[in-house]
Amino acid sequence: MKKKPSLADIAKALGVSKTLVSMVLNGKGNDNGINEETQKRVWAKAKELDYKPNMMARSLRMGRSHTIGLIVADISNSFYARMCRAVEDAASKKGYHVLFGSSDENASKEKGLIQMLRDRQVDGLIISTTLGNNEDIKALQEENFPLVLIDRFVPQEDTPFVTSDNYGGSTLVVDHLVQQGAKRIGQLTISPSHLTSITERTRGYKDALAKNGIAFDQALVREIPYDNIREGIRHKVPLLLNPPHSVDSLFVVNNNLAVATLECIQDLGLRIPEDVRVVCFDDIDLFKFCNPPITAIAQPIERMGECAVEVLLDKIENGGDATLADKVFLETSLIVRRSCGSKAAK
Amino acid sequence: MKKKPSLADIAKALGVSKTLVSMVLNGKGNDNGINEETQKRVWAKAKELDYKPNMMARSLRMGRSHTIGLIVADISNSFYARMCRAVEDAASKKGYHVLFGSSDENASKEKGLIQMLRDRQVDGLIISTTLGNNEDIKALQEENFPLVLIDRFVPQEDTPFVTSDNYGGSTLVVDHLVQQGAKRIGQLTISPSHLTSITERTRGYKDALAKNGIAFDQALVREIPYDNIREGIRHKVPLLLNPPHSVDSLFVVNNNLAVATLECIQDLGLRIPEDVRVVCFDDIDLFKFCNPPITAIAQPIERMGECAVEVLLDKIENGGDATLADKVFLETSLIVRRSCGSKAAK
DNA sequence: TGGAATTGCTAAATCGATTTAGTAGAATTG
DNA sequence: CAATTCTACTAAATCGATTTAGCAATTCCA
Repeated sequence: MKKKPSLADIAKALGVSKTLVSMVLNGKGNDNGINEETQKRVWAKAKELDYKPNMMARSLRMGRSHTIGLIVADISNSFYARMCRAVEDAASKKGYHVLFGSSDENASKEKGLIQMLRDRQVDGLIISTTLGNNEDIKALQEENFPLVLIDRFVPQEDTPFVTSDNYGGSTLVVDHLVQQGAKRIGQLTISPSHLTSITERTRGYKDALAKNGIAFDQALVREIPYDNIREGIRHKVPLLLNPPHSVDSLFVVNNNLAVATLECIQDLGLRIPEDVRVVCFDDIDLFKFCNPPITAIAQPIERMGECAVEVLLDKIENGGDATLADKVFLETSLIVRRSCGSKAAK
Repeated sequence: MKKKPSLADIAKALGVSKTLVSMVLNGKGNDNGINEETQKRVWAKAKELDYKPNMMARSLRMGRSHTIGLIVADISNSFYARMCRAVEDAASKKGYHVLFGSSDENASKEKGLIQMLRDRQVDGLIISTTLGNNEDIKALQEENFPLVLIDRFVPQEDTPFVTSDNYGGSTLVVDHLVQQGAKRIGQLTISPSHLTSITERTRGYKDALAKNGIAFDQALVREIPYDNIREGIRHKVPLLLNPPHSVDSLFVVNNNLAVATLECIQDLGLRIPEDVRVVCFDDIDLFKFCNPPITAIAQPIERMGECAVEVLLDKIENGGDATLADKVFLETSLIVRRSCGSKAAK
């Protein structure tokens, strides 16, 4: 593995200084009154040697890495995978790279990732945090380190964020279920449940129930642990479906939960929507081929990633003078299919 | 955003040299005969100032970044998303970070990513390449730059790779279809089709047909362009289903294609498996809830990511003395469900 | 013709670490 | 007691870029 050419190599080959070479290659040749002829020679030699600047050196000197860090809660979840892609697309359009990590909903892994990404001098961070009102987020905040939360925010802190309108989406769900004749609507939520993506969905559920004249019953809300979804569902779904609760509808707050719920309902030999209606917060391609197709809330993931990058870069590049709104809620939409009994659905 | 403490700050505060501080913090204090007492003072001060080494500086000096680059063909595809997670998991266990990018099956984007990741001094690359017998791969190879291809390899070059046994998986598919009574088996492949992940699936299909005494018919193989799957499927699936070809089974070579195919079959008002059997190469959670559940080949993605990391780190850390096998085929398995008509399936 | 301005370029400092080569002073040895 | 060895530590070079300060030679102007 031979050594890559450096500025010094070009300079030596041409008998000029590193300064000159650096200026020319950074397009500052004219500003600094470098002879056209010399500039051409520099470019030619750079091409000849296939010179590529060493980003480590550059970042070290400039104190900027043109890299942002992205910490998602679970990269193997299609929701976050799409988010990664959206963030990467948006960032690369602006000339930034993305260092990513997956916290797997684990607070200490997330802390570790924050630390590691900062060690690598990322210019800013986008995090779908699993931490609550955490000191680590607060610390970044106080240090004025560029940070944008995505998907979930920390209500206690004044931290920039970009998220779906989880509250609004949930009211759409409940309204639709009620329209389809639902009377007893259960909710399956996931822990860690202090996350706003979840609390807002629960809040929307409660408020919409009230609006529709249905009394909220805490017993109809069940929380499934993130790291043991299958078992949790297998245990708790029957509790909701059987007397005394006998729910006629299930509002499932995320896609992994939904997959397990479908499996469970199938195993119980029940039919959707005849025996129980099902809606999921999060749309997946395959929902439309399920038996029956599953009604879901679609989140504007691509827009979310894009928007988070915009807000973050605004902070990175303009510091205190950042102008973009940095608390963003994006609209969701209800995709009506047959799992709630709608006749109109395809 | 206040400046972070450097080695020099600790040294100055303690009235010792940077050298000493560096040695102590790298655990080489004893080797270099640094006084226990002094070592304690250094550690204490480092903690007090919350010192974190600057990785840029360290990498610049050491010529190693402890970061690997991962280029996947499409991060929004769950197959590659899981691969990302697997690679990140394995890498972080070994103390490496992952810089990732998505080439979106676009050769020039892939070249760009290779360039950019190298600019960032990654220690090695894992690529699910979209390039064929490409000069860029060859160049890396010749330079002896640590590189492992994943999912797809370049047969013309002697490049390390880790992939599923695509050939073997395809024979499982065809054998199963024939067992279920298939006589005319169509194949839906995807372009770019020169990739080994695809060519091997086609080769397996052909050989297995022959083994089962069925004549291969090129007209039953249709290639769908990656960037326009929906249209491609909508146009070509009817051609296979209608006379004169009238296939009774479809072997779909990847998950995105499968989703579109299901959609198309649904729109045509046909039933699976009565009107046409369907198998997909790649398993997705939701296949088991489809109507009917879809038979698929499951690939050992996690093992694949893990293995690629092992092989790559072996090369990075041991250079020419790397000992691990660096051409790896991993076994796949057929998950039998009802889309091929099996009675035994759940 | 002498001072100022312009043109074209360079030396050296800097970022923050690691690493090589070496030194002062105490302890040990012959 | 002089020579040697240890102990505990340091100065300076280095990685590869950017940036500041400034210099030499030419041209311009009065």
